[in-house]
Amino acid sequence: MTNQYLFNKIETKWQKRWKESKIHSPDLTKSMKKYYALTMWPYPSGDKLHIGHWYNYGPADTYARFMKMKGYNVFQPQGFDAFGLPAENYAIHHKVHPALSTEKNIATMKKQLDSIGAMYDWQNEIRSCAPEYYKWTQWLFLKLYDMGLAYRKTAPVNWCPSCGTVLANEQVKDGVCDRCKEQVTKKELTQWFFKITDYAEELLQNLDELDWPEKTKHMQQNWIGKSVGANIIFKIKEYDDTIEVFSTRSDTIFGATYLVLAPEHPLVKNIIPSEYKETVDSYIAITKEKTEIERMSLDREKTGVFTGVYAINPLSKAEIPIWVADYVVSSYGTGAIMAVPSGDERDFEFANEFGLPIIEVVSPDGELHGNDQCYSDYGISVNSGEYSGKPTESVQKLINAQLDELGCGGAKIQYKLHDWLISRQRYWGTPIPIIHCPACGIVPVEMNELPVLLPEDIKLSSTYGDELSPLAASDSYINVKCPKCGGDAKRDADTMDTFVCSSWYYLRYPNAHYSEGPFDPDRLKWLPVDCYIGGAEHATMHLLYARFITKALRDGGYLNFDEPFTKLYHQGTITRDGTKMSKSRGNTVSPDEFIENYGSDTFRAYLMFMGPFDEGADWSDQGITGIDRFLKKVWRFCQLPDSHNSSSKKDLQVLHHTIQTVSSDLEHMKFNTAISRLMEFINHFSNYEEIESSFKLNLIKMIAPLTPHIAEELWEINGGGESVFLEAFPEFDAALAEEDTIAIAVQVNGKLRGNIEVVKTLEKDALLLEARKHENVHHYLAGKEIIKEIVVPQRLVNFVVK
RNA sequence: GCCGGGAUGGUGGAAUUGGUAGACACGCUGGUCUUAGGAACCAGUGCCCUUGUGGUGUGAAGGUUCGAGUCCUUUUCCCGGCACCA
Repeated sequence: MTNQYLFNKIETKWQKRWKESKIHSPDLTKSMKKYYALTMWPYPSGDKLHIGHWYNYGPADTYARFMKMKGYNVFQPQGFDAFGLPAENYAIHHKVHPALSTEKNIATMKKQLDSIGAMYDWQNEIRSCAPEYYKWTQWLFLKLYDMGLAYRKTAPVNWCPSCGTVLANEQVKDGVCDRCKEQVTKKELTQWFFKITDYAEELLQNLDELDWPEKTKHMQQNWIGKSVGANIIFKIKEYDDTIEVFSTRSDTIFGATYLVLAPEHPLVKNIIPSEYKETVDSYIAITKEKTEIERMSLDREKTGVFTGVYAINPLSKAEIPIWVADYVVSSYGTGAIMAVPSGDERDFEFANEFGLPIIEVVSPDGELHGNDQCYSDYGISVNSGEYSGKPTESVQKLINAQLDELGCGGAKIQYKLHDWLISRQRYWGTPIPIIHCPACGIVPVEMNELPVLLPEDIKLSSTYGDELSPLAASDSYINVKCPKCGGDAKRDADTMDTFVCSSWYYLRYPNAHYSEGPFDPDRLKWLPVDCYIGGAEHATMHLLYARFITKALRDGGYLNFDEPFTKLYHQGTITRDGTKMSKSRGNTVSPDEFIENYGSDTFRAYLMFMGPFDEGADWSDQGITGIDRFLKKVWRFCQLPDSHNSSSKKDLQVLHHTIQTVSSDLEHMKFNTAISRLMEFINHFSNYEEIESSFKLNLIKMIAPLTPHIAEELWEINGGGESVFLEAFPEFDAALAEEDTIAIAVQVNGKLRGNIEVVKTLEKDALLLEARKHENVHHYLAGKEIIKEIVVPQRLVNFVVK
């Protein structure tokens, strides 16, 4: 054999050819049989491509290439989520301007992305930090502002001291910053929000129709957190103020024996009588010092103090004490509850702790059971005035109606979802296109003035750590004339959360350099994205934001579809020794070393072979030799001299069966088993010295999506055309794929006692006869009475004997 | 605490959805070729034993069935998400 598999030479050769021939740039003016395959864009923070990138992009490309060979017009773009904190921190650390370090990092990353051998259409590359892109992110902001979906409010927000910026709810996990793991504190700030809550119901409803992992849908469902109940307004005795609470169990209102306000509730400041002030203030001071973690820990005892004030139950007119306790959180509902100790475990515990009254209002059977236990299910109302004796579900409806009539509340739906806080007190992001004028207030920048460019004269890191944004320090940037009155005004000093950049980027790819608008209306026929692949960690962030922005733009008249990503897939995680790879653990695996030794085809195929794509697998250094051997066998097989004898029936059967299983596996992204099937194929022919040419060509087409470089080279060597990716994926012939004879298992009492080889068409009776003839089976049947004979066509025979 | 997902050889993982458990690989053992091999090829490899087409075996214990990795009940552990959500 003269011809050796020199992966290095082959891979550079084909990467160059693909680039030159622009084979990966489809004609986007035509959308017949379009297939928009997208992966989540990478974040050029300064690291090399790590194994996680490869595990996302390699298999995703295999799928895209498979779809192309299935006859689709595939568009697979790539770009860079280049704005953001890590990029800015990287720049500060290396003492360069983020624009420069980002550009350098992107250049490195692009080279590495090329080594994957993916069919990226670099003609339509996007960088979120490019003015030609962020101009339209600003456009998006202004459109949302026009639609009343972007607004400013003062609220206690999450502040990360280490990042020096506020964070959205979604970016705080267990009380710490999702990025840097620093404790997040609360700050009262005036910030921009996007009104995602307007879409809570639709975001929830549409989940049903999406071809997404159930897990992800569940997470979004929980995050949106819909609960159906009622709001109830309590008057405060001797005050004009009222307290509004939300309850899912308004039917238990007669059992409300006290109200609880969260320590952060605004009324706490106003209504406390002087003799109670000291106690309440010191309690609030203590709770403030507790961290989120401490407040969330479950086993801790309930604490609280009485305010000295009473509220009046709108239905029973009972006077009930108002307490302050930190088991009520300010961020949900109204930050206040009516406590019904007989029907809620938490209230029950609190009432017992502080000797508050308990009134039984729900009974499972209509009888009274006393107050020494809590019953939280539905049942029959008791001790509830005119409602007593009725089923609680109907009581709830009646009470909601009555509350409404009395002007004291009524039926209400409450969501956990909060509006999206998008202001960031950092430099490296899209400037918010708003001017604050002392005379005119908030004035949006005119559309034709966009983009509002990021200033370059910035002293980075100088102002970080307090709430003043770096942009505020740039005089040339911050000081402007008001577009309305011409007077002195200031620009908004904040930039937008990077998730705003990624909430719409998929709309721009089909015409990435379009200058007339954010997206070419004509190219929208490429939308929505047919298949989106990326990490599951974005379930309640990016993936929720993108859905919201799509719906908002639809309502603005810019889009005619409801959902951005028709089908979603998450790659799993590659672990090392059972744990996540991380630099701090020192258990990372660098792809480069393996690509150098084995080539990128081998590397990406190995990643796919390790385990199911959505589950990931544990990395092993030596496992890759299996793929290495396989590709060498493929290479050798494709160098075999052509045979001119017609192939055996068995060979044809193996070929067609392989086509059948590999097609179906690739279709379902079961890359690991697809590779196994191809290994079986190659093993079948391991000792052949010549082979009919069509076998080679079919094999090459089948491995092409998985290992594109070697496939192209072998295709060329075997006299194929310009590129194997212009070919169709092989079709199988069902008749040829089946074997004539099959092995039937013969069991006696469910235990395997033999195998028989029979023709497929054999009738049941003949089959039983054959089975009985089997020597070992015969032995087990001897002297026994056959009670039952079970025949599973083409599988097994089971004799039940006594 | 609640909601998801999972547990199969020494290792990664297969299993037509109730029908021969362990495909395909890695590793290991033995062999062939070789000056050599971290190359290639061949054979073997769940466990146990009395080596028989013997017993046993899919986290554990029960159950349904002719037949269970797959269905049901109980239970242990692991991973992900949410968490005093009223």
